[in-house]
Amino acid sequence: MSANSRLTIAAHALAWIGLYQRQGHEVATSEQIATSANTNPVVIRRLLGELRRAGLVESRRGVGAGWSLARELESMTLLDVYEAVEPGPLFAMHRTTPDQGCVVGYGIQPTMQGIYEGIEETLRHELARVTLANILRDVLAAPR
Amino acid sequence: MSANSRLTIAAHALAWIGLYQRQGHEVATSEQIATSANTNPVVIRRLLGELRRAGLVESRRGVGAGWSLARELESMTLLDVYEAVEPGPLFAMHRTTPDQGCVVGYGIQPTMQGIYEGIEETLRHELARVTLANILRDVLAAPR
DNA sequence: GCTTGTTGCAACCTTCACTGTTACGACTGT
DNA sequence: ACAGTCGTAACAGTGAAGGTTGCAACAAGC
Repeated sequence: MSANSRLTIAAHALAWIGLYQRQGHEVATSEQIATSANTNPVVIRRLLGELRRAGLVESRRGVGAGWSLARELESMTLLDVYEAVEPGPLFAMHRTTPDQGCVVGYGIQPTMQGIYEGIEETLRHELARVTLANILRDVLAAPR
Repeated sequence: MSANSRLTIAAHALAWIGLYQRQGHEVATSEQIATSANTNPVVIRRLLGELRRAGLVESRRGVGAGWSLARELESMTLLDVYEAVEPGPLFAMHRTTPDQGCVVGYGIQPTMQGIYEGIEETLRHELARVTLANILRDVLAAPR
């Protein structure tokens, strides 16, 4: 499983914006977030763009522009973020259709499909249990 | 999440070998399995090689060579297969270390690490509930 | 209206994992 | 000795993701 870090970076960005706003600032720039996450501002803008489409953040343009939360961190779960940035299923089927003349080739896809759906449902349930406010709290509680 | 099909193909191969053995055959060849899965025999041999390292199958060489189950399908779970063919974690951290001078950059990795570990534990629990015998039964029960 | 700082987005490169393919040596039953 | 199959290396193709550059669009302040 080629693990990707999109969910991690998205959570990082949201926690950063949330903390920055708690400190009294209106908006955060992709430049600031990119510095904290040690990556490129464009990568952050691409990710935040997906979060904006999902209604989690808003952006302003022009001078003094930047990003702000569209909802409270308390009402945002990891599942919201996951759905915003991870489109595909966790496990894939065969890349080419298996031999439909073979009993196993014929029945394997519906069987695995059913199993995978159950597992993804459990995964979503787990993700929904964690709010971004939980994450920010734990981040701030990290021992120095 | 770039979904991959390794788990699906591995389950397919095991179900195929299991059924073939139930029909009275000693060993199955990578060629036969590859035909059913509509892929290349080398791909199957590579995957089964990983399953052999995990103690799930055995292979014989020479004339009349091929693959056989090392354990009953009833005692094999999807978790066994998952661990054999999927080495890495489900979610990754940042590719480069975040800014340790930033509160969020400092605390985000241990925080996410903890969350991900809990989620993976749940995933493993779900995978362990499904045996390969369950899968073969469902495959054979697929309506024509 | 001009300047300035920031987003929005396209284009392209690099990296990486996986799949697919070819080739060939190693092994073993007949 | 032969033939069939595994074991494995080597390499190309594919696709996703991250990184980078460049520039148009936009809006606040002067």
